[in-house]
Amino acid sequence: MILSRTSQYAVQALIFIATRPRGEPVLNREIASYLGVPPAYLAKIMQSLCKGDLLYSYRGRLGGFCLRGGAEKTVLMQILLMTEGASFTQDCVLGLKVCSDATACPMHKKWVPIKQKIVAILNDQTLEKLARAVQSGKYRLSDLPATLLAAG
Amino acid sequence: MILSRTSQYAVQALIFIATRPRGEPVLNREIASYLGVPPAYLAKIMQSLCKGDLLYSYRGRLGGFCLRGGAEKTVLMQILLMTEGASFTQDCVLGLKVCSDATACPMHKKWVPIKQKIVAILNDQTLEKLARAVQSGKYRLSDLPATLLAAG
DNA sequence: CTAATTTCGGATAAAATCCTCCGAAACAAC
DNA sequence: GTTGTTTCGGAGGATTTTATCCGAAATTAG
Repeated sequence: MILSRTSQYAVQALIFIATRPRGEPVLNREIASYLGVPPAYLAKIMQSLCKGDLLYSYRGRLGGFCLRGGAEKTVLMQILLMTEGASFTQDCVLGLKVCSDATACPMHKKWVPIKQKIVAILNDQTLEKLARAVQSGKYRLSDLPATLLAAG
Repeated sequence: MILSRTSQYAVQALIFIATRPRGEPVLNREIASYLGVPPAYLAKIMQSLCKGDLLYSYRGRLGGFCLRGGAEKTVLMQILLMTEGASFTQDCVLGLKVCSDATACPMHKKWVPIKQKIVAILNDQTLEKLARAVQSGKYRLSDLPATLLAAG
């Protein structure tokens, strides 16, 4: 629920890159294989993240993708606004085109605090933070068992 | 976000029926026109709600749809489990196939309380409650301006 | 320069979701 | 019975999302 596959891949990939030494380009192929996601599709998403100024890309040998300067401070919300569209977290739960405090659906009042919590958390989680959590070994980015990851 | 169109239509339709006098069948056509949703598509959704034992259906003249006995006490969660699937509210935010306290994605810990809030609210909102909110005039189910609704 | 590697960009395919159409069955009124 | 209305069920179309493919451009190494 909540996030499209595209968004999930984007966030996963960015966190993964953030776990790697800064300035060393990471191959799309490597990211895709680590995360267990379709490489050709991920490549498209990486492209859009470049256009969104979150990544640098380099072609040819020694090519790959790097976090843009300061991008470790990027917060999940920024990424999702890019991948989900600007109205993310602004849409009515029941699908009404207009649903504000003034003219609301019957769920509005109950839903607003939840939305706020979600936005708050998405604005609090930086790539840096999330990458550290993964590096600590307490949290995972991938579904693959460790044995396959080592081989991959 | 969060809810598919199908779910939104289903919830809207059920709330609408709950605002009408109990036992008087409501026409699919009437619901669709009130909500401003595609009638043929809504008809399919109504069918599945019948199979899900939330509605009775009657064919022919004087036909239409009625809430099944006790269905006013139906809570949003029940409806959404039907329309979104059983794993609704159980999926990992980042899309991992397995993400539990034991083996979690880096968002897991932050996300769990939100999930719980969502589940709590969805389990608290009955059709009866929501229908009353609409009947009070303080909340709306439809996007159409009142003038069109009167004419419709 | 040539060869190898990698992203870029556009076209296309596959799958899921959203939506429509139509004949048949059920039912009410006459 | 006949007619008109409504849901039912199956088939199919349209759109969006997800995913693949391929040639071209950029870059590095020899």
